[in-house]
Formats: sequence, C-alpha cells, structure tokens
Amino acid sequence: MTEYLDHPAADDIALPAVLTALGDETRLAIIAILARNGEKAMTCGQFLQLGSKTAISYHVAKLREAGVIHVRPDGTRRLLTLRRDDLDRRFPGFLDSVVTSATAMQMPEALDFARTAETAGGM
Amino acid sequence: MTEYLDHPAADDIALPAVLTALGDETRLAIIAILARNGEKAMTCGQFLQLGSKTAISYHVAKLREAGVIHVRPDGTRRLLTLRRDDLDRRFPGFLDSVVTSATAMQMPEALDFARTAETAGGM
DNA sequence: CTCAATGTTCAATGAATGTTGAACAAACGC
DNA sequence: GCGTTTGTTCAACATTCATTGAACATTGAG
Repeated sequence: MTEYLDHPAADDIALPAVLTALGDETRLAIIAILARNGEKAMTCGQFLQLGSKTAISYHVAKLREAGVIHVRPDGTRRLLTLRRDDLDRRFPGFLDSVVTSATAMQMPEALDFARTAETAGGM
Repeated sequence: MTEYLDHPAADDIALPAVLTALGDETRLAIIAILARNGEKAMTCGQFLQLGSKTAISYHVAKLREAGVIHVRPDGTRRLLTLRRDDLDRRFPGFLDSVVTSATAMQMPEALDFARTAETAGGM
C-alpha cells in the first residue's frame, strides 16, 4: 500500500485549481525543476533552496491537492513526480507550454540548484 | 490617442501573473467567452451574467494588469480583446490550451450567455 | 440641460494566502 | 535504546483577494 496521501482522481483535476497552484513563483519553480528532472522523482529536501522546510511542505501540499504532482512516501521522505499523463490527457498541451515558458524564464537560482541537485544526488 | 489604460508591454507579461489571473472561475470564463467570440471585441456589460458590475470591473482590471486582455475605452464602454499575439509569442501554446480546456469545461451558464449575447448583440 | 447607460472608485468586510517558528511524528543508522 | 534526518502540523501573523453597496464620472440621447 503506497497510497497514503490524498490525490484528486485524474478526472477531478480542475483547471482553475491547477492555474491557481501554478500561479506562485515557488510552485512554478518546483514543477519546472521536476519537469527538467525527467521521470526521476525528487524529494522535498531538494527544494529547500526555494524556501523553508515549512514553506516547501505547504507548497508541495498545494500542488498535490490541485493534482499537479504525485507524492509517495518513501521512508522518511516524500517522492514527488509530475502527473504528466493525467494533466496531458485532461488539458492537452497545457503542461508543456507552462513548463517550457517557466524554464525559459530567468530563474538562475532554481536552475543552478537543479544542476547541483542532480550532480550531488548521485542517483 | 486610444491608450488610456495601463497595460504591461508584451515583454513584461509574466507567467505567474497570467496564471494567477486565470486561476479564478470568473476570469477564466471571461477569457473563454472572449476567445469564443473570435476577434470581435466585447464590453464589460456582456459579462454581467458572471457577476455584479463592480465584480466584473475588478476582474477585468486584473486581466488587463496581468496582460491577458486589452481594454480600449469607446464612449462610455470598454472594448475588451484578448492579447492573443502577445501571449502566443511569449508563451507559445499556452493560451490555446487554456482556452480549449476552459471551453471544454462544463460552464453551461457562460456558454448560454455567450450565445445570448451574440444573438442579442445584433452586431 | 436632463436623464439614462456604462463603468470606476471607495470603504468595508470576510475569506483565503503565504510565511514563520516551535513542536511533533515517523523512519533510519548506530 | 538514542540521536539524526525528513517532513508535517499547529498557532500566529500580515497580506492579498473577491465581493458588496454607495457614490461618483463620463458619455450619449433627447
């Protein structure tokens, strides 16, 4: 049983909720980094550069409740993944356009961090 | 001189601001109806079905400040148009995906209204 | 000028948002 | 066991948000 946390069903993902979830710099950075990381899951700890432990926990919960990411407990960690397929099916083209634009945005710190994370992660 | 109201320059349109602006049911309905209306401008009054006069004025200002729509005074009215080209250039594919998903959404009232407006408008 | 139509501005209000720090919980390593 | 790591929960707080109603401004019609 790896389903501890509440996630909306794919069909219940609502566009306004997704837009609201992504309408925050921190959360947009999170999904941009997640997308950039491919299919590999990431942990909350890898985003501490974007804010405090509490803040990241808060934003991750928002993204999860909106249906943007999936969060799976793994020991003391949480493994975060983008819900690409669900989002693509429900809002075709949306995620790609957002991720592309968000990545193209100048977020040097976030990108530096992503590079650091993938190097240091050693995964 | 038809430029009375403040609009962000195309290059200053920010993704988080746009996402936040669209992350509201009323504003999402406004742009869905605008998009459905083609290139034709619409007035605030045509959205009164979505809320009070004051509320529409508020939401229209939000959309304008975020760079999503252009507002041009015309007598006592305001003519609203989507900033399609600017948005497409800045966030390729984004507007279309949002409009498509928002239109596909079940917003029967809004669509009924749009139909009423275009029939009654007599334009 | 007078009146009606279309929107804006203002103050007030209640709700939601995002942040912080302290305390807590759960899993892992020794 | 004990301590460390990882993340959550809680209360508090300041800020922003969305709505309302009243008043106002501007344009157009007569």
